[in-house]
Amino acid sequence: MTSKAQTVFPAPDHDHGSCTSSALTHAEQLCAARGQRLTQMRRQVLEALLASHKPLGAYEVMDRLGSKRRPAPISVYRALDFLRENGLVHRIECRNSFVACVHSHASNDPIVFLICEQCGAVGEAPGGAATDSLKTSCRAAGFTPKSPVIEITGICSHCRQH
Amino acid sequence: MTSKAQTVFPAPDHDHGSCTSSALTHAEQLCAARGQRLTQMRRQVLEALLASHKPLGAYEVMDRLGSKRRPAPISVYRALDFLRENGLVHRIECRNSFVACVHSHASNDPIVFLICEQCGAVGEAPGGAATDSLKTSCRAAGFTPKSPVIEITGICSHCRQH
DNA sequence: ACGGTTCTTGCTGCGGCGCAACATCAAAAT
DNA sequence: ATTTTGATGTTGCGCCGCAGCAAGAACCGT
Repeated sequence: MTSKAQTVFPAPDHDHGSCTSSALTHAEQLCAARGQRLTQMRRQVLEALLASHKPLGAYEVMDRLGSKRRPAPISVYRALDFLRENGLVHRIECRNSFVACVHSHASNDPIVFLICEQCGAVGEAPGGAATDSLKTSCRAAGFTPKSPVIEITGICSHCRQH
Repeated sequence: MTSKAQTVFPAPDHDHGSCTSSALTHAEQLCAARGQRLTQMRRQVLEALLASHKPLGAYEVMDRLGSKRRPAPISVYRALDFLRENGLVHRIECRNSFVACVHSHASNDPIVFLICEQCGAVGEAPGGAATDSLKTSCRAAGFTPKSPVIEITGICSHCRQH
C-alpha cells in the first residue's frame, strides 16, 4: 500500500536513486526551458541536497560537495539562491537550512513543510484549503500577501511508530 | 473608525503608552499566576520589544537596554527564551528576530504573522479557519503537529497607501 | 574569428546569530 | 542557617550570510 503519507514523507526504504535522477532531469529541463544554466556547482549543490532528503545547512552542503576542493561559503549560497529562485530548493527558516524540492508547485501557492523534531525529516504537504482562509485573513487585515511559508514542527509517521 | 486592520497592524498614531503598559501588566499577572519570576533583565527585554512594535534582532535588543552596562548576548537570549516559553514574545523565523506579543492565544493555536516587506512591521492575524485545513493535511500525512508557525510576507495596509 | 557583454565563480573579509560550559550570585525552601 | 533551585555573568566558539572586488567562462553580434 503506497499510502499518501509516503508521498509526503519518503519512506526510509524508497527508491532513492530513481527519485534523485528524476529530480535532476526535471531540473535540467526546467533550466533549459528558461535559458538558465545548471552549472556544475549548482548541480552538485542540488545533488547533495537530493542525496540527503533532510534539510542541510549551507556549511553542511559545502562539506558534501564531492569536488576536489571545498568551495567558499559564498559559492554555495549563490548556488542555493539560484536553485531557490527556480523553485528547485526550499529554505527551512526555522532551521536555517535547505531541502531539495521533489514536487512542482504552482508558483504562488503556499507550501506547507512538516518538520519532524525527532529525525529531522521534512515533508511537503499540500497547502490546499488553508490557502483560501489565509488569503481571507490577509484581506481582512488590509495585507497584500506575497508568498506564505508554513512550517509545522511535530513528529512524523515513521518516528511515531517507535 | 477603528477597523479590524488596526487591531492587526497598530496604526502609526495609536496610543503606544497604554498598549505597552497593559502588556506589561499582563506579563506580570501571568508570571505571578505561574510562579515565574519576571526579573529585571526579562522585563527590560520585554519593554524594549514593546517599545519597538517591530521585530528586533537579539543584538538590537541588547543595544536598547537602557541599563548601565550592555549585557552579554547570552543574557538576552535567555530572557528571550523565557519570554517565548510564556507566550509573551514570538520569534519571526524568516527574520531571525523577535516581537512582543500583544494578544493572548489559545496555547496550541497557529499564529499567523503578516510581515511587511517595506516597513518591517509585523501583525498577528487570527489563524481561524486555516487551523482545520492544516490539521487535516497533517493527519493525511500521518504527522502529529506541535505548533504551527505561519509567516506571510507582503505589504501592509499603511505602506500600500503610498 | 574577435572583441564586448553578460554571467558565473573565486577570494578576502566581516558582522550578526546562537549557544555550550563553567563560575557566581540571589532567591526559595526546609 | 543551610541546602536547593534558579538567574545572571564570563569566556569562548562555531555557524550563518553576505558585501566588494577580481578573475574566468559562456554567449552574441559583427
